[in-house]
Amino acid sequence: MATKIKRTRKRRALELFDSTLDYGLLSELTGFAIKRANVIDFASFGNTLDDKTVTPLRFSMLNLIGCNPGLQQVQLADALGLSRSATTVTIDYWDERGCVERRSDPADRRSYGIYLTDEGRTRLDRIAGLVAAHDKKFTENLTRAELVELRRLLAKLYMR
Amino acid sequence: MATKIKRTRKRRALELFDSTLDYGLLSELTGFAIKRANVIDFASFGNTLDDKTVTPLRFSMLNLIGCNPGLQQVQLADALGLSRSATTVTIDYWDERGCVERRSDPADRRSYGIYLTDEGRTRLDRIAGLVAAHDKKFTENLTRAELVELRRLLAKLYMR
DNA sequence: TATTGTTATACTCTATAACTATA
DNA sequence: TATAGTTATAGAGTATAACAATA
Repeated sequence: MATKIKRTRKRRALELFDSTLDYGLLSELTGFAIKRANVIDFASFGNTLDDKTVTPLRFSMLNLIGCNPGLQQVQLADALGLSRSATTVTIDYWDERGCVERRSDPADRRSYGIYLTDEGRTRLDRIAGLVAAHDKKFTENLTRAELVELRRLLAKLYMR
Repeated sequence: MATKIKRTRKRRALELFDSTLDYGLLSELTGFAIKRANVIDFASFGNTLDDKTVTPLRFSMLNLIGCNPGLQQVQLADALGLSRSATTVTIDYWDERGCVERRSDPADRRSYGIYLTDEGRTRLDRIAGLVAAHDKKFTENLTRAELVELRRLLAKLYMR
């Protein structure tokens, strides 16, 4: 009997460009090649964690809070390139799960300092281990030297 | 007087990592570096076109239809890594604007062949020119050799 | 007046599931 | 039974605008 292959998101991502179609301009765009790498990375990110609601963005936020305790929400927004409202909902996500807390700042009562709770620290440490392993797997086809070169070239794209 | 700088999406994207914050694990992740490049690319994509509703995904779809007239929706879905439902709504977008048409396939009345209209061809040609220029600008900091190398390294990430 | 944060609202992207028509 | 396409629904990501509290 023919095996039924489930068309998961990851499978779809990997099959991109596997066909015999003409991609025209798309195949020449570096932006599209980067997007494609990003799609593959994010698709397998989900399989790394048991809780599918922990997305790359949410992880990034928790990680940043863990590394820089006490930042204001505007600072977190700037650091991740988010609007204030997007930042609010992302922090809400972790707040609702008891992983971060908003402490009022007595010196400026408009703002809060954002801190990890003990629960948040435990969660972050666990997730970070899985994410690091995921990224290692993602880049396993590249040698150490190639990886360094890739990072250098990507960095040149940001320079303005 | 101090100039008020509007915090556009593109500006936010470019400022990522400009701060003195500790990004911890994030700064070591190749996946994050790729995401960042992708964010910058997409943020400026919007500024390239006057019609902000023409997104990278929608452009990709129109381009693919233009290069491969008569494909079924399932084939377009596979080619872009989309679910059938996501494909439907993306084609709907162009259909509503008179740029593509669904022609019933007499040989298999469940499916359609998707084709560009004259209007779609005109639009595609115009947009493609802008997108090509956008990608050239995006990669302007890299030499020709560096660009080739970047594409080679990205391709290694997809290999499985 | 300007800034911090929240809420309301909206649009894009994307999926799964249920459904219709057809194979 | 399986496949092509649509529709309903939902969650994630993201923005702008309006608002309250505070500076």
